[in-house]
Amino acid sequence: MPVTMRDVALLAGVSPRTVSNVVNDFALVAPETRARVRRAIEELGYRPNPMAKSLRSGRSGLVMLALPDLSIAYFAELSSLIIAEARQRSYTVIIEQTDGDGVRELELIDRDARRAFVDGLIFSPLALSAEQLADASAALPVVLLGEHGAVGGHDHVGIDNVGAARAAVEHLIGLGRRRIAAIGQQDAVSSETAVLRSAGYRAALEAAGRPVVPELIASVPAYHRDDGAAAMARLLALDEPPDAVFCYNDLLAFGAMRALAEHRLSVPDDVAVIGFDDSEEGRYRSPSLSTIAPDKKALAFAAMERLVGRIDGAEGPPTSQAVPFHLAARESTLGLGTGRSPAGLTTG
Amino acid sequence: MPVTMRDVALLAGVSPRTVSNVVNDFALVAPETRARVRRAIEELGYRPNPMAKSLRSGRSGLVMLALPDLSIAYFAELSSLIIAEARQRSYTVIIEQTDGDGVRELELIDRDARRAFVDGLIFSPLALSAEQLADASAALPVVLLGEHGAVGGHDHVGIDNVGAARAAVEHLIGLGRRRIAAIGQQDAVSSETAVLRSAGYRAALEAAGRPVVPELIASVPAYHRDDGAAAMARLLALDEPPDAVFCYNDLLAFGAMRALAEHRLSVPDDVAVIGFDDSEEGRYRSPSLSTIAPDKKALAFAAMERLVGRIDGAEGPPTSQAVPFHLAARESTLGLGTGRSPAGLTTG
DNA sequence: CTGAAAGCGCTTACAG
DNA sequence: CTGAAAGCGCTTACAG
Repeated sequence: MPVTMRDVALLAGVSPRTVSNVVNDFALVAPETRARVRRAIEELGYRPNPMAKSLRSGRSGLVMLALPDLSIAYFAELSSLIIAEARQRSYTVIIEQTDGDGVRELELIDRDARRAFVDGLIFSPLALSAEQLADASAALPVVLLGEHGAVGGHDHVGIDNVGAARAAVEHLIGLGRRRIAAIGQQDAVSSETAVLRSAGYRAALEAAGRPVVPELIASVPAYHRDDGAAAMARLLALDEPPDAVFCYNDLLAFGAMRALAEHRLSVPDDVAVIGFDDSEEGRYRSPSLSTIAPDKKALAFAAMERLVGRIDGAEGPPTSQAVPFHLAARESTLGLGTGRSPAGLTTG
Repeated sequence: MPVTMRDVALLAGVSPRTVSNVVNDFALVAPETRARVRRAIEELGYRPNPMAKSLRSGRSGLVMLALPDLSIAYFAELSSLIIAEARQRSYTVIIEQTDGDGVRELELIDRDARRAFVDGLIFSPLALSAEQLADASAALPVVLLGEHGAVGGHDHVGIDNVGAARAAVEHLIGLGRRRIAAIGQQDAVSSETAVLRSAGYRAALEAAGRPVVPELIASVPAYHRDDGAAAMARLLALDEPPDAVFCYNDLLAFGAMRALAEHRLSVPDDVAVIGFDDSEEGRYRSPSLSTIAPDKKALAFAAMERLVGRIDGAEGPPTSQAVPFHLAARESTLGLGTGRSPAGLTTG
């Protein structure tokens, strides 16, 4: 039998009301009464039952974070920051993985989230279209992460994807690269990420008066390392292979770099590579990976800030907030021995 | 006002008892009654309140996973598998990060876990000693992950650390390496990982009749990439630098490889490198990283199996289960162009 | 096969 | 400053 508030009340000779007041640091409790209650709590080893508290208060202090796959470094790093941020605010985080499966994503947003008694949901959709997201009303506060805007009445936090992609490609153009490929287009699935980053890629080329060459845009079924490697291999088999490649995420870039190494090609001498996400892995490769670095900490902060605001009853129309990003230019575009190494060692 | 079971009962003209029976697929409910209740549920859009259910049943369906840091690939990959495994069993996972902070670890095990109304805890301690773990009785089922055995009455799942470390070093010896260094010793903090892997390192050398050279054992404050890079730099500054290095995890190895690259040294020609964990990152580097590969899926399965068993009331003394591991020999020890590439491309 | 009733362990207007 | 009482929304012996 667990010790209940009633037991404490009995021992301390007060009502449960007073025990509750002491436990929650409420109101004015007479110092002497407080001390007596404290002693009773201590003596009995009383622990409040959080479920009863949640049932009564209607708050669980839990938020759900739904994302494609935790084994992808970008999501792992983001989750780490969101959990830390949640902790600051006395929230606890449940993580669910969707594997980028649309059916699962729908289930999550309009069934599981309710079921798991969470107070709110931070959701990074992959397969769902804006329309589907708009239809899925979750009946609880939702903050969308990623490429969609504030659709379906949900708040949104992300970065300027088109602008970031454009910056990446302009970096390659600025380095004098002539045939700039892109890896990350998605044909089979609807992918907002692919659409926006391709738009940025095209915008950069067009602004520079360069042609957009369809054969240089490599499609991938997903955004994993092996997809990047396979796509790079295809690009290298072209009559005129590229001398630079913009990968829509870091994993694709790692795969591409691996494929280049297997072809005995040098990065960046033969092919410059730039990624997107700034996962820590890229900073410690040789060559280190140039990439678009979203401010993940700002992302985590903004998402929790918005979500907690809504949980606490904030009114107003859905907002879409863009956090900053910057271009991290490293060896995979600039060349070896560029500046200080990420390891903090001076380069030989 | 949320729709309650009572509302459904009223509309369907039955008692809450019957609604509960229908919702939970219980007992024998007359087909006709069932249909009527179903219709009422549909019409009102009724959703059971999980908190009330949990309060009543004493089960939340939540398990907590406490680990040092989700942004470390090994923990992210393991978490991903544990979440998937939990989902199979209709459990949901809360993740807490300890940052390897002993105080936080203690808090978690004997306070937060209770507070978060979880049914059980999977805990990967970093700073706590066996004694501290033994003292911290969590009052809820706990499965320990990692290097400690089944201490403090908790079940345990892990791999044979000494054997695995020994296998790694024997691999290097078998390749004819003469001066084999180790990176991962910990002087400042008590680290069971360091103790066990150092023991395996020594055992392998002694079994081969080799001396254990203290200056070749590099200590690190933590197990991150930069620690590995700094330690490698120190080893390279020795009068007689090593021709091989066993790193106690993959991150240290990545840092070491980065430092070697900055010193214009070749892996494995100048220095062979082997890690521990088999994170996916290592398979796509060039050279790819040789490493000890614990069977993470088996780890996730065994941990959940044990935990759910205890939650369901399994009796018996605490168990300590070792899951298999294998040595993944790749380019960082064998040399480039070894066998099939991890990217599935034939090496040129 | 189904109902009336108690109770899981809290919180919180309502009194005083 | 504190008590008596109702109630959060379920589940579950106890009856019938």
